[in-house]
Amino acid sequence: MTNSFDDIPFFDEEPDHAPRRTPTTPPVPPASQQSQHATGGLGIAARAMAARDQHRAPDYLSGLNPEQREAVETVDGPVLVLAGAGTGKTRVLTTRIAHILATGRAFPSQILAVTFTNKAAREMKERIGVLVGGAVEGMPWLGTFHSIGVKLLRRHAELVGLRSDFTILDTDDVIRLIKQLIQAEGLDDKRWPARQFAGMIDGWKNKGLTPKDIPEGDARAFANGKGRELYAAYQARLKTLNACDFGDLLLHPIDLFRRNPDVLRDYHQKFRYILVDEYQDTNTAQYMWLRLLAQRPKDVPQNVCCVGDDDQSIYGWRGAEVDNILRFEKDFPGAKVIRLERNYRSTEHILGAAGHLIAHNEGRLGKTLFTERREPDDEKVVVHAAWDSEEEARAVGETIEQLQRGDSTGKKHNLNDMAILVRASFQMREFEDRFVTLGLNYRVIGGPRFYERLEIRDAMAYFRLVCQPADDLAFERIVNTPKRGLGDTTVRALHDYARARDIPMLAAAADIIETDELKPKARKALFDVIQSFKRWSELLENTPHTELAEQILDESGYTDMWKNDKSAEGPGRLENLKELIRSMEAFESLRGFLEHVSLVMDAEQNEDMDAVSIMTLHSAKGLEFETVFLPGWEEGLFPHQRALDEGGRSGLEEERRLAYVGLTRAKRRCHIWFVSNRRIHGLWQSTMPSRFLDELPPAHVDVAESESSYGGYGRGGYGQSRFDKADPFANSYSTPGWKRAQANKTDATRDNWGSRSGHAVERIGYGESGPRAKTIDGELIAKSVADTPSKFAVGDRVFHIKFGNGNVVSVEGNKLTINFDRAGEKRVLDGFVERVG
DNA sequence: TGTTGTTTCGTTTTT
DNA sequence: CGAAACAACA
Repeated sequence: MTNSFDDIPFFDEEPDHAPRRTPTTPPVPPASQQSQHATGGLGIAARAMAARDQHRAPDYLSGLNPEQREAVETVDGPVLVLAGAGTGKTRVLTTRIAHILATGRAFPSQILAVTFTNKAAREMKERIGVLVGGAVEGMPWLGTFHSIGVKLLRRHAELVGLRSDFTILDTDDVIRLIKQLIQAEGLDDKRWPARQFAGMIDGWKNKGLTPKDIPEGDARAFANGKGRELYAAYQARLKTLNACDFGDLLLHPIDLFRRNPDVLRDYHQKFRYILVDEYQDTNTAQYMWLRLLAQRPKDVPQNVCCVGDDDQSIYGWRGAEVDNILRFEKDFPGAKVIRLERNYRSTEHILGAAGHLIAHNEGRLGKTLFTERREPDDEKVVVHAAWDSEEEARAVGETIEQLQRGDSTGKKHNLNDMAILVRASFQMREFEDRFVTLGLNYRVIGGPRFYERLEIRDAMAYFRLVCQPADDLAFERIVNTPKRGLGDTTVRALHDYARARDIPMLAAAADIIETDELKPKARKALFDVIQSFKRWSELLENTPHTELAEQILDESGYTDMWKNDKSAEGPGRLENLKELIRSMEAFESLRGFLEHVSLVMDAEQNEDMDAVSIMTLHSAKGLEFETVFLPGWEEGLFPHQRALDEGGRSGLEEERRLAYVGLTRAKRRCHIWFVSNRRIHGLWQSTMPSRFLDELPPAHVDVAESESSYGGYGRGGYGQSRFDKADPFANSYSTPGWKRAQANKTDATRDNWGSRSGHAVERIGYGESGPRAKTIDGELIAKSVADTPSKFAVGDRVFHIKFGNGNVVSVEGNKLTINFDRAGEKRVLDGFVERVG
């Protein structure tokens, strides 16, 4: 992907009419872009059209099922493809593009195809390449919302008040910038954290709101009512910096289209076909962007195809609007809706479990996945109980080792085929610990990413400043890295001077060293920095960029800084810097590389090792594994308490969709776990099995016999579910769990389940307000006595419902340390214990 | 300026 | 409880 902006011609890539159905001279991409693929040197469209010219049905259509084929061939008019998990969504999308090209309906550059992640875009390019034989250099408008936004803005920057070489800021830059603004405003940056405000701005931008549009309440909620002013000041600052944040990459194009109907009209003509992947994840801004492009005047066809699955919408918390997909038919009257329900991934049991679970959600478009694959050894979904998370990890580790050695049929399983999907990342640690002691290979997906590392960001700041001397944020980042004696006071002086004159800081520095403003030492140091940058920017045009990059890092003393670093990280960081330089080789210029990095903040994982994957449920979306482990299915963790508190009913439904996503990742085997005790924020808490367990269909689920220490103690009449019994499904509909579910239903109609006014769900153990009954789903479970004197004293003999009998060792408010006869010393809430004897 | 103590906070994450 | 971010200090 070479996205350097200076080589993008404006509307001159192809004639602005559709290609003729029987072209005499097929368009051929420039020689430099032709692939080395065996199929030879013809362009994609040419190859695709060649395929069409043969009189049988084209190869790419064979092997599609009827629904898929319909989704591929219905190219004219608006289409919504509801593609369930594992139904061949990507295949439809890519084949559809191949079909459009093959039938000569459009040139590659006349197709707008939008994805959410770079990974998805990459995969689509590859797969289209396979279909039409060769790399897809000819599809310039296949990419993420953001990368396409950048492309639009580079072309039309001046129409939204930017220069076309604008910088894209990452979250780190944004936070530092906001912090400066908050301080400049004379506000306390402890009371008003920049991070939080950055989050608010992000939220507003997701909704397409500019400073004048934000609700009064929001504006007042931050910085003593200065929220709106601060937001406006931030935007103004971005403008003077000639910079965009991620949100702007969506908002500016919207602004551009609204204010320049002629430009919009050009794009209407240009994009003959529009495709959108993961439509359920679009936020309001993306939706507005898309509508501007897709809703055409009557005389231009609306060939828009959105693909998504409302049941897999799990990003509501970051602004995604499921409504967008639910509303498609209204937005595009006459839209054809095609359902893909034939699943090629999972066993009947897994689909049955997932389908039954998700059926508990309301407001779905409604799909039922089915499979024709049925094998005698298909395993049901298995639910396991464990005493605590340590045992959970131990048991999962054992199961993995068993599979590795060979399952009941003697088949040996690869670790690569197994994944542990957790709700929250803190759960990962226990598994990592366990796997380390077992010597089991694992890989964590989704941790801190390559380009987010300190040394990479520093290096990038150097490169940015060389390419873009006005990049003040980059300047401030590295001016004193490595240490040059240019501390706060110097930087502050530079900053003030630059702001007063409205010039970049690097220029300000050049001015200021001519004066006696600074102490000689600082002046000398600054002089050296300026000289260096001057030198580097002169080399920019004629030196190979990897060479220049190395030179910059060496001459600035940055590599030496890490060589002299005595901490354990030093060598690793140097290695990362080398890796950074290596990855630059694939690009034509430093500029091109910077553009890539600002948008594509991911790096590939090493796939060659056989290892169990550990990741969150969110990052598992789109993946599949032979065997999936789903630990932590407990109330409060999954569904997460906070989702319930803040999202109410819809929050619960999103959690349920997350469970659905988890289940549908599994191809053959799915093991769910819950524990009865979990340490949360250092405190032991008794936990209840997740309500989602009660929502699984008995017919497709087995409950594992208590395999170890679980189950010794009774559950004391509350917190029960059918999973407490050896045979929980014996009479499913009279168990406490089911009754509780019934109770919920009546609750739900009564208080609308979690409106802000308060509902029956509260967190245990955070009682700051007075003593009151803490309940989950209306059942009494504990009393918090945070600010009443504890009724326990050191030495008391007490009984805990999970840990049994013990002696109180110490008392701190409502927290007790108890030495249990069996479980040893634990910290517990006093609501869970009672005095005995 | 590097070290040490103190405070705060605790879900999910892409661009 | 434990990590991370920050403030105070030598």
